[in-house]
Amino acid sequence: MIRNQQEEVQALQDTIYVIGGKWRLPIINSICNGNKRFREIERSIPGITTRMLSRELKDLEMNKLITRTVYDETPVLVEYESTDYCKSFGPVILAMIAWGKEHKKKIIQKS
Amino acid sequence: MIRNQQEEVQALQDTIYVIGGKWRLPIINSICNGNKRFREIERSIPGITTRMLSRELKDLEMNKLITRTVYDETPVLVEYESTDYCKSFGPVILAMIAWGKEHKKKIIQKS
DNA sequence: ATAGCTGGTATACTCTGTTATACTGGTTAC
DNA sequence: GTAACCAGTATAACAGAGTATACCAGCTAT
Repeated sequence: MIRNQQEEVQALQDTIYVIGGKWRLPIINSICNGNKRFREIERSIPGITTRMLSRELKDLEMNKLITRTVYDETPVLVEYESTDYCKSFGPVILAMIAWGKEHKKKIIQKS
Repeated sequence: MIRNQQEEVQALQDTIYVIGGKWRLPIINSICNGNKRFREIERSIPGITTRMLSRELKDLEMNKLITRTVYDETPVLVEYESTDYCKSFGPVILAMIAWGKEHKKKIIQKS
């Protein structure tokens, strides 16, 4: 029981460490939803700046959560895609989207 | 489809706004697990400082996610408890714990 | 030609979450 | 009496996440 709890706090903190911050999950979600192009992802996430997107994409690529492919066509074409590992965040993202929707319902009810 | 996606990004960002940061979810988790006392909660979360715990507890109380009850015994006794609203984070927390455990498995396999 | 798209980078700055350390006042235990 | 527990607060400082704004080269459509 006690041992179990310690293990779970650890797991929780590990997860927060990986997907922490304001933008990681929205970016992962966007790419998992099929957005591949830089500007496409940018437009799909309200409020994000090119700088933050650029930085986070690099980070996610380094951590093997997404792949970046440059097609040497003209004009040059860059595509981001999620790896299988990245897709393992699916349940987390879905749970958070579900919570956010319920939350909004409650806010609306009150007003 | 497109409308749906916009709604979901919004919901996701709303959720991140509420439970964002390094400590909120671990604290909520700890209290939901039955930890009631300040030092008890503190000890249950590796790395947290009294200052951060104090601040986050105040914040969570203001947002009606937890209740703070002072029992005027001697010595004074303070108990934190989660509200029903707080418990609605259950699925999110469970999903994140599950991810963290899987993640650790993979790390161990590789080494 | 000029406005707009693509995929970004550069610079500078803010802000606040987070850490570190110390301290308080009361109670209990040895 | 002194050490340790409780429930925190005070002060200072830092690091880096995040913002704002401008800019670049290359291409396209009008």
